[in-house]
Amino acid sequence: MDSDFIRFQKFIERFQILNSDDKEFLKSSTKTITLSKRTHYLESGRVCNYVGFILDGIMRTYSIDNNGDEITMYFIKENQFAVDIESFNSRKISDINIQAITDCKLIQIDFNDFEYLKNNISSWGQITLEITNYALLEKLRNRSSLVAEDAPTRYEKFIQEQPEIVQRVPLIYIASYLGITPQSLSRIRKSFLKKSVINKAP
Amino acid sequence: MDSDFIRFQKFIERFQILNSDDKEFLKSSTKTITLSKRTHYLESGRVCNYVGFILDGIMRTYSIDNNGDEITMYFIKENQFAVDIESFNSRKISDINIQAITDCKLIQIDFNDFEYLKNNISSWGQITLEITNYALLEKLRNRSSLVAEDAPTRYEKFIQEQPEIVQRVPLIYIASYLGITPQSLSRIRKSFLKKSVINKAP
DNA sequence: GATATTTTTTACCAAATGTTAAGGAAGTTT
DNA sequence: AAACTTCCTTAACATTTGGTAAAAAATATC
Repeated sequence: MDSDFIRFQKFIERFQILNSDDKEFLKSSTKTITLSKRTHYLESGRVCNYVGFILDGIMRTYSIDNNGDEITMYFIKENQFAVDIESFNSRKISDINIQAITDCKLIQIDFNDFEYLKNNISSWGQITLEITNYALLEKLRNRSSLVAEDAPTRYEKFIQEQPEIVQRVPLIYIASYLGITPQSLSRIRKSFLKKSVINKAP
Repeated sequence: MDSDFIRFQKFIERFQILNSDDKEFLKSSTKTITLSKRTHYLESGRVCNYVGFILDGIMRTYSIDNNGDEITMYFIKENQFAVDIESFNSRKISDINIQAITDCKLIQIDFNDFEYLKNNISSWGQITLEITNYALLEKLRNRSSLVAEDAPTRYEKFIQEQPEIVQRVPLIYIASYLGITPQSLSRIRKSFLKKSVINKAP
């Protein structure tokens, strides 16, 4: 659909204005795809060949630790990118997984088209660098503040910083992001509930 | 000293070649400074007005949590940058602190000179973006892998990923980075010692 | 609508980590 | 050299979190 591309274009233009030829060209290089809940967009062990711009839905990136447990690294949602930048740029196999948590709609550019864009849109390199930067800063900001707190504080901060995610994502993934078991998170939520009941009492 | 600048220049040229005018210009915009152990390079509540390139020494960035405790976000060492990018770019006050852990020597550019460089070296924007990107990816990679593990595993991974830091930084800062108390870290180190003794027995 | 599947909650016990307190080693300053 | 910081370790006890198991609740699938 045309409006899909327009949303993507608007995002891009926050960083740099493209001329109409560039826009046409960019448009012809993208396609819209859908992913249903719980399916994978990227699996570790493969090279990341696509950049996906999320139009609708929430995804997560996760890796597998030495015990075989999944570790959710971060959540991505509308107007963010689904890609393993390091694998995409270096052409090496990825060690992360990207999975749709809800049904998702993405705009996608594959690696070859992306190279073509680099060579044919003079500001493309600059645009993508700025976008990458922006995304990395966002992720780092969210992450660093979490490590050293205890679990209830991590959860509280997460609610403040990413309230939308809490509403839209199953708790098991949030627990995995916070580095605790779903059982622990359930316990923490229960104790929060009690507190808020006490606070709201007359 | 001249060799100070040359080390900085070599780092820069990994990203983009500068012509000799640009180099001269860059050189005239930098100065070398020293910081003694435990002094602050940036304090929260102030705008970050400098970019420092570390020639010698190790620094850390930390923030203060709601309990008033320090949380070490990451360590930076030789060939890395001491700067709060967000504050430097946006000119807003910073909420992080940057502190020398060992005695440090830095090459420094102030904000005005940096703007001047942007306007007078055509590739400067590109260079700084690439450097920022590189640094952010490194930090994010180190961080995400730590959150969900238990403390002994976090310490083990830290030793593998940043062995130099372990040698050169007091344990209290490492504990703060790993999100545990110095007492816990001491306990963990002790149990590691026992293990390695057992493993090395005939 | 009945049946799977996924997600959330509860409970009990074990293990890990924090808290508090204190002492000693190593390095700095006076 | 003495006094002062800073850093590291140890210990006892309290608290938090994990592991295991199971059931209830919510969703998805047929």
